[in-house]
Amino acid sequence: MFYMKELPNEEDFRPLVPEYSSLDTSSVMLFYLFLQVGSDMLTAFETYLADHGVSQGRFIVLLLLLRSQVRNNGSGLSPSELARQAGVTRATMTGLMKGLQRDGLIERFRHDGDRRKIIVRLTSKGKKSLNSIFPDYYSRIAELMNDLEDEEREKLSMLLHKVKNKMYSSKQAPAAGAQR
Amino acid sequence: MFYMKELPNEEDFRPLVPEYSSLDTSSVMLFYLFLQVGSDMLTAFETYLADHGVSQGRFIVLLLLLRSQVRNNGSGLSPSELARQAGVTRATMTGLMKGLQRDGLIERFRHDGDRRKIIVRLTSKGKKSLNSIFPDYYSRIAELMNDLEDEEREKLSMLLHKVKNKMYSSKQAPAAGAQR
DNA sequence: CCCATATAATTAGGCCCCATAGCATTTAAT
DNA sequence: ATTAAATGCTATGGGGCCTAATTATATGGG
Repeated sequence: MFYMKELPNEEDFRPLVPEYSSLDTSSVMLFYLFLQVGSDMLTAFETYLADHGVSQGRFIVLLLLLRSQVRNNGSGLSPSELARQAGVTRATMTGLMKGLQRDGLIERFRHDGDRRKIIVRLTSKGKKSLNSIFPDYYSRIAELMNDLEDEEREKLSMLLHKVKNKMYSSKQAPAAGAQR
Repeated sequence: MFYMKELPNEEDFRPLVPEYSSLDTSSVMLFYLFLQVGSDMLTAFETYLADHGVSQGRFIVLLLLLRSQVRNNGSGLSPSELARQAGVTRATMTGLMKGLQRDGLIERFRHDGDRRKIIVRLTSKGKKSLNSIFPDYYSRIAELMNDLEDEEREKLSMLLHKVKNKMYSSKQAPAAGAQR
């Protein structure tokens, strides 16, 4: 998380400006605001998910499995593939799956063709879990964005993409999370 | 973090739309995009900070101490106050300070008036550490926002505030991180 | 003046997420 | 056949957080 409840204001930066030539106050304030809103959003949804017995990490895995099911008619995914799509290492994925399997939300099967592989699938309990989460989850998200007009949503999306592209192309500040 | 390398597209949601009346595809896609960009930004800066020997959490503490120094002429802050400003529990703050003190970046003194209290201050090593981080840190942030015109920055800031306000006022999805 | 209550800081114990390194198994490539 | 690559797993460790309990210290009402 980011956390810093009171964001710094322009005055806080003023004494630093003469000292650091690279300091662009408006950039930094925007950056902090961005991170704060993102963190708070994430924390809020993490709290919500925790009430339903899943962590963010686990929720992502469930989402990925559901998506694969919808896309490929329930063929399931391998742990490697899940790790790749989630942007974590295979070892981390093993840990996540361990918990999910213990709680009965996923199942693991041997792959027929390639015996190194495992096939992971949602159990019916896993699907039920998602089903119990979704309605309220989606409704909260819709509520959150409710004050934005269609035009504003497009603008926001465009601006986010602009920052995103900058991040991925920059050699200065490579996004580690995006390059794994 | 958020991670989900490939964001879902409109097609992924299509089969869910008839099932969940609360699902507003454009909201959810915007939400995910937001979290993805925020997470990647955070991860990138976390990586950068780690190269300088501090974690996000520690960096925030150092920033708060520096700010207090600039604002109040070096009077320092108590752990409670730091915890409040950082949005974590006092116990968590104790842990953060433990590491920071071990590495010589902060000092702890007894408060004269109230002997329950501790006063935390940056050491000169702590200041030096920040000084070594800042130039490149600020320059990366400036670089990141470089593609945004002044007008776009204002727009983005406005939109972020809009979402932020919605979050804090909503009873549906309270931002736990913002209410500690 | 004393006690109940509140506040401050810390410790202990625990969970989750995540990473690296190393290993066994299996498959693929030359 | 031998080497290289991929897959999944375990072990180990760190960071960040939390709750609950503990120890000081302060404060206000009776």
